Amino acid sequence: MLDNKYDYKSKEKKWQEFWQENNIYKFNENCNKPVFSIDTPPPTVNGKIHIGHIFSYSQAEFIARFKRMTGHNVFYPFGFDDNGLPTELLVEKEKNIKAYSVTREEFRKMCLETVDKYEKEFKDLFISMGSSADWDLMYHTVSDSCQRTSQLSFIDLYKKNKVYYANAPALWCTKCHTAIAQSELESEEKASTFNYLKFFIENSDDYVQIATTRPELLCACDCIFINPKDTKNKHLLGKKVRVPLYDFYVPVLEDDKVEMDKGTGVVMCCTFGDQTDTQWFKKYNLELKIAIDDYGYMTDIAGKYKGLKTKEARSQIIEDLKFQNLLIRQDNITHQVSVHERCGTEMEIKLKKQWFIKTLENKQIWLDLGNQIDWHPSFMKSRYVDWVQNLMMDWCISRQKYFGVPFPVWYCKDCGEIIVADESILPVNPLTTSPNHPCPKCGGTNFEPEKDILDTWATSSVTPQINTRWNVSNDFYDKMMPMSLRPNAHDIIRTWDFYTIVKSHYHSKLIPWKNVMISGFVMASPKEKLSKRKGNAKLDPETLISTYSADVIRYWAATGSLGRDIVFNEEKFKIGSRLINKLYNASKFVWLFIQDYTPNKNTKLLNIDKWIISKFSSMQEKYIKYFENYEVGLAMSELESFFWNFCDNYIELIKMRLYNPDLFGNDAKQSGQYTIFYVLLEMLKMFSIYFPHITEEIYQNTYKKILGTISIHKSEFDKLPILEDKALIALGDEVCDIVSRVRGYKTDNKISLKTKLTNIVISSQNIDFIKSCETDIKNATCAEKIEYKLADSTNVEILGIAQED
RNA sequence: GGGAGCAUAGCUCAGUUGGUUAGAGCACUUGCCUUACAAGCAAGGGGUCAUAGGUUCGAGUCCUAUUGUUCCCACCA
Repeated sequence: MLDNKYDYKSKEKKWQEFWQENNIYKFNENCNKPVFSIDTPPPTVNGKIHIGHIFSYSQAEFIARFKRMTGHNVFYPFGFDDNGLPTELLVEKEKNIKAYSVTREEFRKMCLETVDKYEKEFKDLFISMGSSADWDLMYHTVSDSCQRTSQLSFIDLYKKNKVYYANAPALWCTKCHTAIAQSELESEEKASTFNYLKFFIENSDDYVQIATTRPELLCACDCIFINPKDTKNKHLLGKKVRVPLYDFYVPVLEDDKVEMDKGTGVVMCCTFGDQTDTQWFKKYNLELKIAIDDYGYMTDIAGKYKGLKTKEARSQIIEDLKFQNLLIRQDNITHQVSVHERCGTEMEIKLKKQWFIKTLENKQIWLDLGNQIDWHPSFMKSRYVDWVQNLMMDWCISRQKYFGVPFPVWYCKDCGEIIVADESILPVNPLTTSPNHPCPKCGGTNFEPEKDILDTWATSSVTPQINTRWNVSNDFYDKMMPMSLRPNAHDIIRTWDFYTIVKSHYHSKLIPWKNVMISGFVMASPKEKLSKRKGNAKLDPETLISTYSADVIRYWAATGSLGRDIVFNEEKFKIGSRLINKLYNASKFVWLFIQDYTPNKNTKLLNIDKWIISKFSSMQEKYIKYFENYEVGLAMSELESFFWNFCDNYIELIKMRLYNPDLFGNDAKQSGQYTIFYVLLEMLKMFSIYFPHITEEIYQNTYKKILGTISIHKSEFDKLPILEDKALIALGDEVCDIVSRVRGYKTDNKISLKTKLTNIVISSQNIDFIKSCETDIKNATCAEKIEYKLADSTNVEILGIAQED
């Protein structure tokens, strides 16, 4: 029997342990049910799990449970992304050190300790949320097996000529001192000044005005450009101009990339101020002049400004320009600046040897592959399409960092040949291991190891390959690819989704998954993201779980529409708590009447019982349809409103029949018993997706002894015998309307609902059906006598009220 | 500058391919301890569906424009 009150604090933990011990969610490799596989996002180990993670992961978890309940063999692994820059930054902060201040090995040890600690916390948290992931399938990206897969992926691309090593302009973060990829940039609005400078024309007292926000790059100026259509400045072509302060001369060239209405219509080209500069650098074979070093300080060519930070140099240069009367005017502006997403530092461009994966040459393929995947919601595909269309650079995967997957690469010291490791020795760290053969080109045996590590996305982009055992068990890989579903939030479409599509195509010419499910963000207020920096992320999951229970948090995670951001609102937790409480009480009530009941499928049903079953079937159909479109929230609200109707109308109508079979007959009782038995059972299964704990508690103490299945989470949805019947639904709804009118009469007249009515008259078009429910109507309204009138519209007249005692 | 989402009751949101009088929950008002549940039940008030046109017998729903708002991308001369 069920306890009088549900104590979530003890019960949730109890059932979590029960599921683990009994392998309730374990993937069964030898099962002929259709497989549904989920490429779960491995959370980045860079801090605590916040409520936004819980929101997003819960939505995917609902899908896993739904698929199990609808006959699928669910493959639901979980992983952690614990290598690369984000983890390094966490460790540096937590240990209060800099990675370069200790040896690589020491640092690596600290990283491993830290990620171990965090991963344990992460896993416990997801378990305490009732996650149904199969923890036997857990992976973490810094493990040997993941490193092997990641290095194999690199080698496969190398052999297929999809990755190249080149001295090419790459985005550079001076704070993290590493190359980064385009996808790691963020825009930030910054205040700046537009400085109008005098560039004197050679052998002339005349000058040309050039506006720039970055005067500190004057020393790296190669030339100035005008637009070929610019008649006003045409006369400058072929001449040279003097760079202010530095007094060297640069040529005037023309290029149609110059926008005549921007600034003065004349632009200086430096190596490198922006992306356009890199294009001109290549196109006109300009000289490389490096003004800023790897750490963001001015170099030798900056002359007296050498050693200053770029911003300090800028303000001093502006002062000097003013002093020398070379500054015409300054306009204050705000503009969007690209910064590194991890640290907010303004991006620079550096020319260095780096490894790149080819993405630009296959834009059309990426778009075609995007079209082969179903995006939920569909409009989120446009984020992917926009990203692919706007790609400017190949994917730079070299990181000048310490903790991550090493490149399986050496360079021959004698001839410079690139040596890629044999697959047999993977995973390999080239810093500690040498190639197992001499240089194939010159036979040399002296090697320079590649010190850089791979971009963390280079590894996380092979999670489908990790999950489906690519090059470990190729049978399994062939069977499981493409995976069924990739769930993630919209911020990583351009990274995780895009890169994974690129890799799967290059490796196997496959899309990685058939569906992508995109969840929204949790906002602190309509305009404010939850963020640790702003201190509004104090709603930590552990506190919420102990205050409200995991089931209630899951309820909250199910509110809202797929893909849309939601504003954190504690009201939802209260509503969820009420719903769960009601579900428990309703189950207790139902089981007052079915504990000694043996289900009999041949029970003859009364009309009102048929009505609620039909209404149930109609709701179930919508619920399933919503789930098939990944609309977990809309599915729940269908179920939720049906459930309240079931409690407040149906149970109220029939409860007297159940209490008093001596008055209303055993058949009437059995019809009710049959109905509540099956409708509650199916509702519990449907609720179990959102509330795995309380539904298990109810199931274990009630249905289990009859049905036998070890856990409610091992059951599947069943259809009830009466499918949706719109006419029947309308008739039953009319009965509810009649009862509601009588209740309204009592409320208006301020009398108790249990006050007896001596006589009421019901007008309706459907007298026959209503008469067939007379017993239930009398019980719900406390009417002693009912008269009927055939009429076009429904109405109830109250003719007599019994005197109260 | 390009793209996407959103705009429905005080608040949070439903509203399927156009089809009677636009729904729910919260909040609010009133009443009720009813043999599951007062963490409950019942009833009620509250909306020119952002604005302006258009298509249609009929528009919250479709089309066009506008406004507001959020997000993504580009813009760093």
